[in-house]
Amino acid sequence: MELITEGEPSDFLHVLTAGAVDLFATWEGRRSSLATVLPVSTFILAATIRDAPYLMSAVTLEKSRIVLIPSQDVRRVFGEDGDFARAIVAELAGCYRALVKAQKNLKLRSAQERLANLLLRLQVEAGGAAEISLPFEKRRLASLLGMTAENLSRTLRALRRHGVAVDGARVRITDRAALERLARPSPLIDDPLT
Amino acid sequence: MELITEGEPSDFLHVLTAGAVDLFATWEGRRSSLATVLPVSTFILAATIRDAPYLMSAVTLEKSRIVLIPSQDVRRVFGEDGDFARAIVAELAGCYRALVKAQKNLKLRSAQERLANLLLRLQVEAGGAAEISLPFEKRRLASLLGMTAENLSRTLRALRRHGVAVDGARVRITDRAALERLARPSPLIDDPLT
DNA sequence: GGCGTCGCTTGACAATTATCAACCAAGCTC
DNA sequence: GAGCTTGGTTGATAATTGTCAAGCGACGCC
Repeated sequence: MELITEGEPSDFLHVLTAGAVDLFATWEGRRSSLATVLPVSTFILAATIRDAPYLMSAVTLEKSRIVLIPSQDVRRVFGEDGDFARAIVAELAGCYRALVKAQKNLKLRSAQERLANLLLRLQVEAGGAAEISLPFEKRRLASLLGMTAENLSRTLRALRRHGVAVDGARVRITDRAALERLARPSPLIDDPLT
Repeated sequence: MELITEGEPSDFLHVLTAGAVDLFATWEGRRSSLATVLPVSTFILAATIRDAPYLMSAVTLEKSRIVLIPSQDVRRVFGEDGDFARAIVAELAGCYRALVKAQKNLKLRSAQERLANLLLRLQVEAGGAAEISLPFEKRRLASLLGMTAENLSRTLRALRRHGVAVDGARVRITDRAALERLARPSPLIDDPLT
């Protein structure tokens, strides 16, 4: 379900309380996913604050519950309530840092390295289980990683030489050390998916 | 001159009042410029707010004047002064939006398209003059655009077929319509350089 | 069951981009 | 002026990534 479309004025701050949302952007017929929003989290906070048009579009990925707060109210309460202001600015700074990491990931690493690092992170998130399952549709995953679905498919197979066994959406990390040798994860780039 | 290095704790908010600063990141021997800071502007604001390590390094590009404000003070005054808080959050939201645009630029466009759009923007910034000069070293420009210096050099020549004449750092846009046909600029992606 | 649709994979191929080495021109230093 | 250094360009080549088309298997629907 389409929630917002890039270019529209930002009338409401959105808060996701249940479900999942894909943030994406388009240009000249191309489309790229920029982030996945999971509860509880706001989105398009920056547009709300600056009273500027949305830069991204948003669709729900599943049945979701979303709270809409009029942007004017957000800006008004920001001036009245110091704790609210602090919460807003902390959230925004966190989003900013996540984006810087994404930018570094994209500009400094190859597609294979990005994928390898994602798998390592997924494993951490899964509590270290050897077998994990990809959290979303591969097409979307590819877009988030900045590659095509075909390239993801091939790259996933190529990681077999680096301690990864793939079967559909199920992935087994058979040799974490080998994968880390390829991925070279860094806390200054790799982010919790949140 | 090296101002900050990624990974270090963020003790000071930096404010550039004169000169120019390059923000870049490194990983495994690779290096990529993420932004150029021009006066008057803050940098590493998000790290200051979250009291988290720097994600980027910063070097001066020329003789510069930089004001350092202890991060604790920034966080304290944020709670005491509503106008200050509003200014901070507006600045941060602006940086965030600039970064989203950069991300879209990188993920949705080819190197040639990114370069073409940059030239168009430079011309606007130069008040529409037919002849403009590239604002920084080509090597850094290439890095900002997410490509190698060699690729920039070749792509610049390739733009001759699209209304661009190049002579070293001087660029003449001879056919803006043709260049726009290739570049397809969009206010939802292309940003003032600030 | 038969038949679409959909997501994913694979193959063949092309475009894009990077790498490496050589070279050039300008600006310095001695 | 000779020799360095530096930033930029060019050529040859390779690696990476994308495109297009076909095929496969699972699923839902009639």
